[in-house]
Amino acid sequence: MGVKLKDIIYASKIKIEDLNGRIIAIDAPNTIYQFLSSIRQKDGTPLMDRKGRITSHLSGILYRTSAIIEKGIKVVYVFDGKSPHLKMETITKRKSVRVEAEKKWKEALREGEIEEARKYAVRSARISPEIISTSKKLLDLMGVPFVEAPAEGEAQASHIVQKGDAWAVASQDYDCLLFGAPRIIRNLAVTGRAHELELLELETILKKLKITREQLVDMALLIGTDFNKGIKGIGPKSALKLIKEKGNIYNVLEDLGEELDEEPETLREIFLNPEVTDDYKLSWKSPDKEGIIEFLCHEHGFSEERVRNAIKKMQVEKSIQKSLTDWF
DNA sequence: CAGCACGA
DNA sequence: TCGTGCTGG
Repeated sequence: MGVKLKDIIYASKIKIEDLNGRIIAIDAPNTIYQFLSSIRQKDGTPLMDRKGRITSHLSGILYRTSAIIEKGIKVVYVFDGKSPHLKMETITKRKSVRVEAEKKWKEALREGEIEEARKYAVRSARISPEIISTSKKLLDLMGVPFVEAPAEGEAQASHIVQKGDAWAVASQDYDCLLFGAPRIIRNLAVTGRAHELELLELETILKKLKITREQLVDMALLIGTDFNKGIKGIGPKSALKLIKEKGNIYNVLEDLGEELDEEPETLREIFLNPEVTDDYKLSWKSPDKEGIIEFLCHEHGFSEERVRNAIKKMQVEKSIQKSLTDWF
């Protein structure tokens, strides 16, 4: 879920065309999770192949990525490595929420309550190792690079943008701001039916709030993150007020007579000095057309016509260049 | 979520 | 040509 900063964060609306020619680092777990939650039937059943293996993520990755590429945008997917120990509590909690949701989903299905069923199905979505490995396999076949983070994917994606190897991170979460990503794109989609694309710029946000990145991290720790609980009753607005008044989290905690469940300095380090790597290279290849057909259509039962159309979109850049060359 | 067919 | 609603796997 990430830190709840929505209420105080300034975002500007952009168009997908504004990203033409740019490189976007996609927060892979975040995006795959959304595909798994939303690409479902009305009763919440995910897309599955003949053998009952989930394919929602493959559908999402193929169609969205090809549509993005068609817009002249280059993408790199960034996956998680090991989770920091302090995240264990969050992970355990999420698991129990999923298990509970799955029970209620099955229950609603038995009762024939379709809408209720879907609601719980969405909450039961889980990224299994198979989902990760099949996602990576598809990206390889598509010629789209991916980076495996040593730890948090969001930290690595933010690092890639900070280095200038990508223009922005695409994620729904605000955590990348804490990790120092200069730009975040929210709602990255091509046929934006529900939400418009949002651009979050770290510098602009800090200027507007009149705080430093360190203070933003301190605010997040008061509100609560994936790595700590935060102080009960403190949301984004009071966190901002308190940090601006007192300057840093130590003064705020002293003033309130409260403590965090971990040393603030340990928690700060997770965001301000995260474990990342420079050991990656980004190269885009042309899609392995027959490989994709074999994998998606023969192995997982996708429609060959639809898949071929998607592959065509990925080759559009070349065909435009080619036709221009032919013309001149 | 995105593709696609269909109707305004 | 665009919006809407069903289907995909």
